Amino acid sequence: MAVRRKVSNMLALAVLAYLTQRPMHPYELSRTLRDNDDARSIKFSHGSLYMVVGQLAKAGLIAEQETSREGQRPERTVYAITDAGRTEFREWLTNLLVEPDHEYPHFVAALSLVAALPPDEVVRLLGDRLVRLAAQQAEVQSGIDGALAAGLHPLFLIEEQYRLAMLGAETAFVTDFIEQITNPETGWGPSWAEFHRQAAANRGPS
Amino acid sequence: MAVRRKVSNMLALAVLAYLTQRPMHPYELSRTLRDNDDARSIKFSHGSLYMVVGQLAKAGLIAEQETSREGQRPERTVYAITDAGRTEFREWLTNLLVEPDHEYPHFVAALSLVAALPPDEVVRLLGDRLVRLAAQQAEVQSGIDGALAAGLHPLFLIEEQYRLAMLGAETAFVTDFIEQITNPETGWGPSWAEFHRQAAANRGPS
DNA sequence: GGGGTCATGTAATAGGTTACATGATTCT
DNA sequence: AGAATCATGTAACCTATTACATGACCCC
Repeated sequence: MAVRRKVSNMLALAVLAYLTQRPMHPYELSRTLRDNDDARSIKFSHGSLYMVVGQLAKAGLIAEQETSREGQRPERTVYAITDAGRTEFREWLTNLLVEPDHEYPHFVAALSLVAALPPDEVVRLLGDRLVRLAAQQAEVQSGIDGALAAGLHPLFLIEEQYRLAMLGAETAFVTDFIEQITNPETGWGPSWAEFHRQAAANRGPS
Repeated sequence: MAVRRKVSNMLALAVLAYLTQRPMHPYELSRTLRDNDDARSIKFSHGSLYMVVGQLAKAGLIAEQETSREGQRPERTVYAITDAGRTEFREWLTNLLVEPDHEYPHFVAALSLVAALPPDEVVRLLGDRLVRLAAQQAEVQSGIDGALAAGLHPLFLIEEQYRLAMLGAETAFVTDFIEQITNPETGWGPSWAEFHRQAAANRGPS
């Protein structure tokens, strides 16, 4: 069921979305993306945009419409979405909304190897993380508040709400994890520390 | 503060972790990774492992220790972690635990463009997502239960607990979002649908 | 003794990021 | 008039995924 798309970069999805509204040239896309702060949700750089536009054109999802020249500026190539592109866009977006896909956040990787550090240090580090999580939440929240105050419809901030929800959940998880380690009755701290000493000993004394 | 690492692929972190225990050759690493089900947390394929090992070696974080031959099998190159590697490993893992980094999940990208679909369809799709989220939660939970029953210490399942927490939070978020759209008093449905018709009209009738 | 899968890699290709280039405006 | 920034892209370089190779063991 996990369809293999000709162009899989999320930036391509955004490009299709904007070209659905009207034809644009790459720089205009770049500008629009920046203005809408899309970089918060979709990783992109100036360079990757041209790459993606090239890929989309090759795949027939967008087509070169005209090259115009304005003043002494370099030529600009305007692209329009094709019917195939429209179809691909709807199907792709639909699919992303329906299917939760397995991803690989850095924190998950770190957690899977966390036993390599001694428990007291981990507790300290996680405490530090809690502080930063709180800071991020505050920042996202204030971004939301600002945009709402400026009159933006909350629908266009839904991805920030999602972020906020995830930050909250992670905060709860980390708090919980710390408790698991440090609980005086049932905490993993002691056995973990023991296991850790063993491993260090196996590697030979430093 | 976001340090630029010589090798940034998470797979390299896992390699360093395992080589901290003892020297191994690439295939053995590959096998160990598979046995520990690390692929659930760290994306990797046979090919990328060799690449990463090459990068680590070039960066001086691991070093070729010997090449041995056993029976008629091809030669195997055994790698050992270096002091620089040990330092890098601790520092890197530490940093990952402390700093929540801004990532780009696919669902966030989809949410940021969701206004391009009509609200009733979005409600349908999100309902579908809820079903799949529940299925994934059940699957993760049963994996955890199985491993615990087999005697694994819960510390080594912490990343699965995290996943579970995130799936739960996403479920809550999606449920909430559906409610935001469909609430008969305050729902965004009508205004969204209206806005959507406008946009479609602007593109000209199909 | 022939067909899978294990073991062990290398090479070709595609995908993405960074650096480079260059004329046009705009600001001081 | 020189400095900064906008506008517009190309090219070089890394990274990562896929495909290709090939001998050994294991099962029927």
